[in-house]
Amino acid sequence: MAQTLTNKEITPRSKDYSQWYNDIVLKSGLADYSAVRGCMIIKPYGYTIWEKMQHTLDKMFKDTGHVNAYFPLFIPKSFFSKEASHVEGFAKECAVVTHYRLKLDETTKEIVVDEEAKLEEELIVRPTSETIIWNTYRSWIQSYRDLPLLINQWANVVRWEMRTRLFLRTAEFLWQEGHTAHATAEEAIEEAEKMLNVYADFAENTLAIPVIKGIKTPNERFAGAVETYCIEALMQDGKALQAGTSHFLGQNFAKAFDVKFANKNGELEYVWATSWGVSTRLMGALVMSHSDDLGLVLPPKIAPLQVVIVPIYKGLDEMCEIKNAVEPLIKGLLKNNITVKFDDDDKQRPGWKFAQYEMQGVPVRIAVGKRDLSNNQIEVARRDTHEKVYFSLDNAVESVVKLLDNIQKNLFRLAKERLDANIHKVNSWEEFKEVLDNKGGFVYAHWDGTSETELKIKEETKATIRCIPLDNPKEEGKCIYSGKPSPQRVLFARAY
RNA sequence: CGGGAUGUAGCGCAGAUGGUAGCGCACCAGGUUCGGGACCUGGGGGGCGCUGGUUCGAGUCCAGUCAUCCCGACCA
Repeated sequence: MAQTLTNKEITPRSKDYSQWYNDIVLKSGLADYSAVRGCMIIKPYGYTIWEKMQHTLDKMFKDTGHVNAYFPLFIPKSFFSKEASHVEGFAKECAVVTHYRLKLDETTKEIVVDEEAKLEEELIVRPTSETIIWNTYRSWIQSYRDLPLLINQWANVVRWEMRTRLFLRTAEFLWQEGHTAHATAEEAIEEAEKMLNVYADFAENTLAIPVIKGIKTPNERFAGAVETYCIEALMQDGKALQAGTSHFLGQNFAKAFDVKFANKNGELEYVWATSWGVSTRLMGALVMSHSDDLGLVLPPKIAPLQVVIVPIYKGLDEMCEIKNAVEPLIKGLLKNNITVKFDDDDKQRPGWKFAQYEMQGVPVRIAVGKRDLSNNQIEVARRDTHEKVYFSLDNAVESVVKLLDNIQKNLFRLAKERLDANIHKVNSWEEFKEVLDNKGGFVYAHWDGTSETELKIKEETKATIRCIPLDNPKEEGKCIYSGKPSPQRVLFARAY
């Protein structure tokens, strides 16, 4: 896709982080603002990355026994309100359909809502699908033989947020939501934890984003869940980002929608549930984790284009000569399932192309000119470190394959080091505030376990408890805020 | 919903004291170029978010309105 980028300067991260983020998203061609408030247009380049995420995740879901299905966009208001804490959690951000027809106003000649076409019952545009899915599951589940029911849905959802940000919080976003039903609590919990691990695996090994696995405090729990598991990532500005969640829903939705099954003894029991999801927010996490002041930086495993070859030539003859020389390299890379492009566009000059591909985050750029041919070499520039090296043409395929693997690992390593370096253990309230203001990142501190304390800390510092890490060691201590006894430290941070 | 800012060409912007729109990039044509965002020459394109005022005359002044962005409040 030919896409011309203009005004390519990116605001430096150090100057204005928000602006830097917006610049990367807009100028690398990932997304754009739309005419609709809080919604965004995902452009072809960005969508390709999302598709790669989808394909990888979808395979992981299928490998763990799940299948895909699709449920309606509209949810009757009555369904929505059946689970009390669920409706309470989402009520403030719902788009509601009230009418089904427009008409021409004869006096003003304007199209207006036809008041006569008012719906008997309003429809909620799904902010999440638990209710409509559990209403359906009632008729799908009768016996323990119908369980477990392991279904995933790829869909869009709408949450009418007050303030939006490209990818991180948009009014409409794309996601997948898994909804499973189980015969026992243990099995459901196991499922929730399994899917959390799938997410963590995906984030770390495909997106090269290190995450912390943990559980949410009751305060931060999903509306309607008994336990919320999450993966938390750290962005380059020191703010945390929730990258995925997996919920153990207990029997809350089964009870609300009367979903029972007959166990082996013929007794009726309520079903146990989970739900889990990741969204296009991961796109934002990807941008914020790796990119630099030259533009997007993509891990090879998710990059739509992994290798680009830019010929440097005078005249058609030279171009053909170069093309012939790199032909084996291209074929070899394709054989290794690496996406490669030979950019023979003679309307742009090499320097322009270099800048363009850097902006788009292409992991490896190869330049080949007459000088290289006479040395039987290629010039290879890696996007992550900006280093340039020369590879012999003879074993260029292996070298590039190895380099791509190297870049993937390096991006993860850098992000992991940044994460590890930004988990600050603190023992006093003063230190807590000082670290938040000057260093950012996660603050690992004692908390007395009460919602009151959690909320007060949030009020005073804007920091929330991101999670209680899954493998958190028990450690006696005193809450940094209240001074009351605390059995363990938890992770605080300011978050997106 | 508060605070700040901005709406002028596809994009980014300039247009003091009001006089009938301009610059850079992009685009089109031709030529020279091609190892880090090329250069020269010649072109095409907008009536200034919207609605009313004031005025002989309004991107420019006044009033209203809409939209967007940033910072808050809100938010798996």
